Amino acid sequence: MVSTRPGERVTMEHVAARAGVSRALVSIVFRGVAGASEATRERVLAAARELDYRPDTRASRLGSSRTRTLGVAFSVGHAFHGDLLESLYTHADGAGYELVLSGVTPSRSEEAAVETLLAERCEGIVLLGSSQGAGRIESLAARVPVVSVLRPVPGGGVGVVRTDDAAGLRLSVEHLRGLGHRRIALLDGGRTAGAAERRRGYRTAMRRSPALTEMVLPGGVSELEGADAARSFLALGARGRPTAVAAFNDRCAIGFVDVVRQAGLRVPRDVSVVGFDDITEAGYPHVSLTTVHQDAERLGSETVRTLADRLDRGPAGPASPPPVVVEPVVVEPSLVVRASTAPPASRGASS
Amino acid sequence: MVSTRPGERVTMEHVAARAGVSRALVSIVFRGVAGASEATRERVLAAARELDYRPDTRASRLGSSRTRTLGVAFSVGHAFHGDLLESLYTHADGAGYELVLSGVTPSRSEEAAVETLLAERCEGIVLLGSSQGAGRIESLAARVPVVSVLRPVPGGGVGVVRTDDAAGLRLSVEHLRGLGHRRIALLDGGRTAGAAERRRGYRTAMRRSPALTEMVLPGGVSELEGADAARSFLALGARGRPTAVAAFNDRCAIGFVDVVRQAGLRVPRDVSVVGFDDITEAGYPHVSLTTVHQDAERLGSETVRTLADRLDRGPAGPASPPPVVVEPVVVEPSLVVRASTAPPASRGASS
DNA sequence: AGATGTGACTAGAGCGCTCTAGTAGTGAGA
DNA sequence: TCTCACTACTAGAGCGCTCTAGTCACATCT
Repeated sequence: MVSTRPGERVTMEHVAARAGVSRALVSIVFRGVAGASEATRERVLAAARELDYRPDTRASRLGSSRTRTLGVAFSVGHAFHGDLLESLYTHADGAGYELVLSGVTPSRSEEAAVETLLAERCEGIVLLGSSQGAGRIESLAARVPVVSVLRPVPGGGVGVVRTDDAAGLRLSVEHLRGLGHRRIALLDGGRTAGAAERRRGYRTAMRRSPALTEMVLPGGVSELEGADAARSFLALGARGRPTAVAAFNDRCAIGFVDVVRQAGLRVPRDVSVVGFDDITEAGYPHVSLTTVHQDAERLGSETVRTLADRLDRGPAGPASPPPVVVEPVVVEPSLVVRASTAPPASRGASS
Repeated sequence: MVSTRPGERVTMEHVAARAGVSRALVSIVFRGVAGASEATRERVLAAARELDYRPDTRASRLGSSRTRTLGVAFSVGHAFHGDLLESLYTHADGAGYELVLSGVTPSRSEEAAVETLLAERCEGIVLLGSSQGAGRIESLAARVPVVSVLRPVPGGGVGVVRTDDAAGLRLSVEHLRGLGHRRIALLDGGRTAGAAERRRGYRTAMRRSPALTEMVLPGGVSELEGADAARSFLALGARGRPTAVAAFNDRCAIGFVDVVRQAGLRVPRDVSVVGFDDITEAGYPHVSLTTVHQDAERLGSETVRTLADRLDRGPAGPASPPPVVVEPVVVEPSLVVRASTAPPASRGASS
């Protein structure tokens, strides 16, 4: 007889005893596989409910050959990573996987985060906006399937799911050109993931039309760098300034707009600004930033699909798997037009 | 003989064989406990390194009577939760615990998040800014030690670690009164965790001095609500407006400032604004928001201390533990004075 | 010499599940 | 009546660790 004194942990054994069946049957019921009659199934679930039993995930993962978990290394407090996680949770669930999160903070490196995911024996690993060197990511990918989200890794050994950054900036530039702008500056993102691609997209779009004048303002990832860039923009003087700015991301754009407005200029009358990402804030009425929308939902679903395809296919057994080359998945961005862009004011005209 | 063909998972057994010792000894070395000579310890670690072995956390937690894990339910993408997580990671590590994260998203409820933490058999649970009813939190706390961070839960059954919200708003009001303001409005937080306390602090501080005029602007948690509040503020007309605003939080304050500036008013000349939280953005030069600093570092350390004290004390055995009543831990906030506050302009004077 | 420690190490029984192989029991087909 | 297939269920051997209860060799004290 199995006792169930309060305070003692309740296991499958207890549920089995209470329902009058074997442990194995309880396992069958909780895994939701065939092999139990409807009546028994309900009797087991009732017993479990009465005992407030829930299966121990540590034990079930240990017992089974598959852990069916995907590890995610993400930056805590990063708004867009939050959007991605939401999507990852949904689609992992749909594909029958669980997510194990590992946070990256200023004092907890991405390497450390990945280390705990490996120790949990996650079957696949998702890196959100990784800042590790390509070499490190590749050697990780040699051990376990990896998808790098937002951050391209060349070579094909690493799964990549990202937005078409270059296309995004082309959208920005074309929108501004369509409004009549000629002097369009890039508010650059420096060395951040995706920044090089966006720079390339900007250049390509600008060179398509000989009437356009290129100009790059050093920027960065946050409002802070956007604000700094605004100060150099202002220092150019009214005649030297571009009439429009295509920013590396929304936060940077928002910082830029803030400072420019504080200096007495008006957006979009005096300068048009386009962001990138479409973070929640960009849609607030008082911000109303025209921006390039990154599809977090889609990025998440493609990430899970890539990993699940690979994991569910191969037996993943001792037979050395063929050197898999994964095609990068590129998600098309779209332009969301709001109130931060307008045709350029004719020089000298006011109001 | 234990083979180590590539592709096969490497276990303690393999490391033991390679180092020429027993499994138990490898376990001793990896747990860092006494019982192995220095020479053997190094031999084992070398063998592990060569095999790229890392202990399986699922198995070690299963094998040991303690899991030494703390579960954290947090909102993904929430900046201040990010700061708290950073601190929690650091202090949990220091106390010998590991963190298991479970994200709350619009489509993944806090209840679901907690459910997975229980299934992982976390020894203690941390809720960041919980939005569950007090009843649910209490019944959870009856099962496992719980600390609710930022969100007070009366009764003493649930551990609470929070900022002294009332004191924070008193700091705001006193700072503004000291600058000479008399008409000080509260930019309210509605039903959010902590909002009621802050409202109370505001009222207390205002009533201390008969010269002060109370005024409450309905607000909320984000820039959006701050912006809305700014519009009702502007609608009051120049003579009816308060000269200063104490906001429920920084994001709300930032939205307020944005709209007020776009309407042509100047901050702090026309209206002083104080925030709450001291999020990173508040410190950016172009924002430079005077605010009440919440000590994320301290909130995190107290949370871990509360839980670790309780877990490391009791044998947690079948002997029913005494009904523990936990004193709430209240962390004092501090005022950070920046450039969004100044003495009120004398009516009618323009600078 | 014998008793007594002590440090280094091992055997082996769990931990709470999963999952393969196998045992009833039932009804249908020959 | 005897297969045969099929459903409902169980026994029991893992999964990769932890941890108690040892064993063994060697030094220390009387």
